[in-house]
Amino acid sequence: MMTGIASRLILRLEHYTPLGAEDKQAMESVASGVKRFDRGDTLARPGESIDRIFGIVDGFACRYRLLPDGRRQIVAFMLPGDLCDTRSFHMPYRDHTIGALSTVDAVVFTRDNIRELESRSTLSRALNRNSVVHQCIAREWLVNVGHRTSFERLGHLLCEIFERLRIVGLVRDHSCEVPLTQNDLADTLALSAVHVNRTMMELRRAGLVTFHSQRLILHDPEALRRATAFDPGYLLVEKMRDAQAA
Amino acid sequence: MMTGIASRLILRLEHYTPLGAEDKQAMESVASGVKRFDRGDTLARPGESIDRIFGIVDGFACRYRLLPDGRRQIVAFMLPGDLCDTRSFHMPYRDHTIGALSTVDAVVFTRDNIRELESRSTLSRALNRNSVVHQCIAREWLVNVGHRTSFERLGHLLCEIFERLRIVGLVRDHSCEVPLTQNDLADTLALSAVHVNRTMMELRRAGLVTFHSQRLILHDPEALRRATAFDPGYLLVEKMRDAQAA
DNA sequence: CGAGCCCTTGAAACTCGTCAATGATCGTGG
DNA sequence: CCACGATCATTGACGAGTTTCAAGGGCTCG
Repeated sequence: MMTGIASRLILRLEHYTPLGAEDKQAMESVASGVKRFDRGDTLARPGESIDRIFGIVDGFACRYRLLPDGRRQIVAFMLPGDLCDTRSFHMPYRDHTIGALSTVDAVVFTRDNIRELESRSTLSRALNRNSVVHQCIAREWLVNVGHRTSFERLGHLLCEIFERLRIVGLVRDHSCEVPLTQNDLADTLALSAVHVNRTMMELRRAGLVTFHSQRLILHDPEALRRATAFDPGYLLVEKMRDAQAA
Repeated sequence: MMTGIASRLILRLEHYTPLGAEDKQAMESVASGVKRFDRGDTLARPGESIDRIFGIVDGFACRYRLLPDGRRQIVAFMLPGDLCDTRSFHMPYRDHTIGALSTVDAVVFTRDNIRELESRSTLSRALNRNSVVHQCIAREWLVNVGHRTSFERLGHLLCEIFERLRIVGLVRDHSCEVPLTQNDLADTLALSAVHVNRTMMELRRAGLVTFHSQRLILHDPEALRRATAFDPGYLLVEKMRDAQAA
């Protein structure tokens, strides 16, 4: 059942629209090879032209921008099952870096690969919705960094990660593997690593979160959601099924 | 020359790819009616299904999210010449509000309108690039809010507004009309209105910016760019022309 | 002329960043 | 097998940047 290389990507796309057997077949046949990267490796550099995009099979990657003073802002996570926005091909050059935050297994799609997939109307719809979800997440992150307290900010992000992993079957017993350092979280949330640490302990003391040796446990997901104003709606997991539309 | 309703939208799209006379004709014929909104009016509400998108002919609008405590985060500006991301049609429902920040004249495009325009390959490319630019801007905003000082943050945003207005011919003599209050800027930059005020005075005292009664003047745009680390690259104004690609 | 919105300014409180130092864990090579 | 260095988590003290509260002034519009 979960055998093919692209199975996790397929699992994800199926949350957006039901896929037929031929669609899945097309995904598998296009996703022929998996590339492995180590933590710290760069998958794509700014300035490069964009001739391929990635599907994350396993591990955590991210998009980030480096500032002149050396600090970095992570602008998006790429989690298992995530597929890059296919519209990236319309960028004349890349404006950010894609880096591996852990060991990462990624499938590479060329422009032609995607064209082929998009020729199937169902897959095309799924890919478009995938792009839209990434956009919604980006908006949510701006709200998060801009207007929430550090407590809400961190909790909210952990909820999001948890939910995104849950969708692709990587959560068991309120727990999942999250290979992020507190430094990574700091660069994401625009906080200092020290403050992420303190905030993490607040979450722990509140009995909401345990995060130790890459294992994230949400002891009471519902309570954490309430405490951090997390509404999973923006991940568009459920709503999609009802929606008609082209 | 600048007579048609859609001329400003066309001007903008031409920065992404050269348009033929027929393309422009198609834009004009589709953009038949202009709707006027007053400051404070809502153009679109969260929760609504998305059956139309807007092109801004005149005035400032924005996308924003309201938080439970009543604060708002503006997540995008819609300036004269701006066209909504056409991919919005793939969202099952809207996750944010679109509001008018000044008197706004907007053209409404239906799903069919856009399909018609996208049937022309050149226009389709221009619209895709338009979407990509909005994405780049969103990333830049996250960096701005996350990792820059208030001085850089405000200056950077003013640079962006200035540049975006320049592209559509609304800048003369280092000056343009910007109908934003300091409150609007605060909600955009995730600062308090008080601090925007103080920061604005810093910019003024530095001889870089004058902003009074909706008139923005950049006395030395180049110096302001240097001071605020503004690199207009992400607006993709120049690079687009060279790029081939589908 | 008053109401309302916007800009401005000051003072006090607080969140968060920086600096610095200590442990804990882990992989590696001697 | 242990020592070492590297990376990561943790903690305390202090200071800088920002928010909040409060109040006053200018402007426009009815």
